[in-house]
Amino acid sequence: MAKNGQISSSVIKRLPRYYRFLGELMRQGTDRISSRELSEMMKLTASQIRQDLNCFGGFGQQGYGYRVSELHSEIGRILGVDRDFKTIVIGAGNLGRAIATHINFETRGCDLIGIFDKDPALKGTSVGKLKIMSTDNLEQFCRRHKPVIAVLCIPKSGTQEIADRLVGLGLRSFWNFSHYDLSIDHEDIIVENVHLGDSLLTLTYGTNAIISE
Amino acid sequence: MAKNGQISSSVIKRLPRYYRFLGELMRQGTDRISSRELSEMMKLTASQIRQDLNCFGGFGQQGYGYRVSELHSEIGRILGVDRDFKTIVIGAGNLGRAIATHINFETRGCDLIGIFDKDPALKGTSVGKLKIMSTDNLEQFCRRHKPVIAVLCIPKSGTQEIADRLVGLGLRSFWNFSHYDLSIDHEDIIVENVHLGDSLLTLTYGTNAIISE
DNA sequence: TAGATTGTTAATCGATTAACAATC
DNA sequence: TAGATTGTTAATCGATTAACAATC
Repeated sequence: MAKNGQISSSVIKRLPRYYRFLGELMRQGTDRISSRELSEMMKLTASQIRQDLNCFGGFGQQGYGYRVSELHSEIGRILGVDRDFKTIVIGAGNLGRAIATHINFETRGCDLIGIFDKDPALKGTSVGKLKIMSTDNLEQFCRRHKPVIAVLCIPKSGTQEIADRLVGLGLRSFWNFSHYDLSIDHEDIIVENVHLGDSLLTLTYGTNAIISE
Repeated sequence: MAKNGQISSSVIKRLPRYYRFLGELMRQGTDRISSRELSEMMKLTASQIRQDLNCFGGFGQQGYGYRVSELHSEIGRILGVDRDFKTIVIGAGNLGRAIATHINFETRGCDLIGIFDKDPALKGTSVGKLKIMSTDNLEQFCRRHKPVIAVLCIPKSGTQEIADRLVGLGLRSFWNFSHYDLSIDHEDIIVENVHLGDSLLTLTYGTNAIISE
């Protein structure tokens, strides 16, 4: 099947969550699961699960359900967890260091190979197994190691500039934590903006509502 | 106007972004803006902007547009940026410390009053102006200071338990960074899950697509 | 075979966009 | 007044849910 007629981003954003739940089921030793059972665990409709999965192919078996391990590895493959994309972090402040550590220990799909900061004072400081490098060395490093993903943990003001520079160096994907809406008008460049400030304001909005009542 | 007939979460999630852009316009000294101009800046439709804003009241003026500073402060008020909700961070690992620092310096709407970790070795270590406390002291601390928002930066396994404990202590809002889908079946409790791992997998999915081409 | 559950089409629902009358 | 732009209603689009025939 595998209809590649553009999967909607609503579907894609649900895939990692499927992947997590299926991983949990595997750890519990569950072999098979029906869309109904999974829908109860995940608080979705069974219909939605079947629709979502069928965007990528018929992973289930009528009358039986889905094989947990098979579905888990299929979704993993779709998400690229086995790809180990070479990744660099730009900005070694609190957040940059935390995210770098996080990528090293907790994620799949990425291989962290470098962390950079423009502050010369940080140069040589360790973050896990890596030593912080100066952003002056980006050109040299990227030509040599060809990273694909850049994680931006830098202030708003420098973001667009460094992103453009990185595009020039062959970087293709940006995980952007800066307080800036990065959008790159190149083809074949993708950006995932994470706005922690926005997320927190969403929470204070809701808090406002329940507290004022 | 102020129709409180439940604003959709699609609208609410756009508010912080409006707030950011309006703040930027203020800094640039712009007095008025039309929905069309703003739509070009933000890459939205003018129609959507007018619809969104009208959920909360008529902030504009026909034939003129919107007064930037007025709209900025109205949205800020709606989001609760002036509320200074007392906030605690649970978990003082890399991420917990980074988020704690972030809340202190970069956000409004929250006042960070405590950071906790269950590891006794961390007790007394400083994070900004705060000293890390033991989670054993949560009860005492919360009865005394009555925090409203809890930021969870702890492993998956302990999350539900500590969240339930915090609900018992009067906490009402949870900003959850743990690798766990927190959902609390109480009324008047709100949860904002931030799944960094999911966000990164969304990026590797896209990276997969552009790299394989 | 009968029962279960998928894959898939059709119906519904909600969100976005377009259109335009109201009005500054 | 004429021009501009909002507030708001109507039309469109996309995503979710329901239904059911296919099939294991």
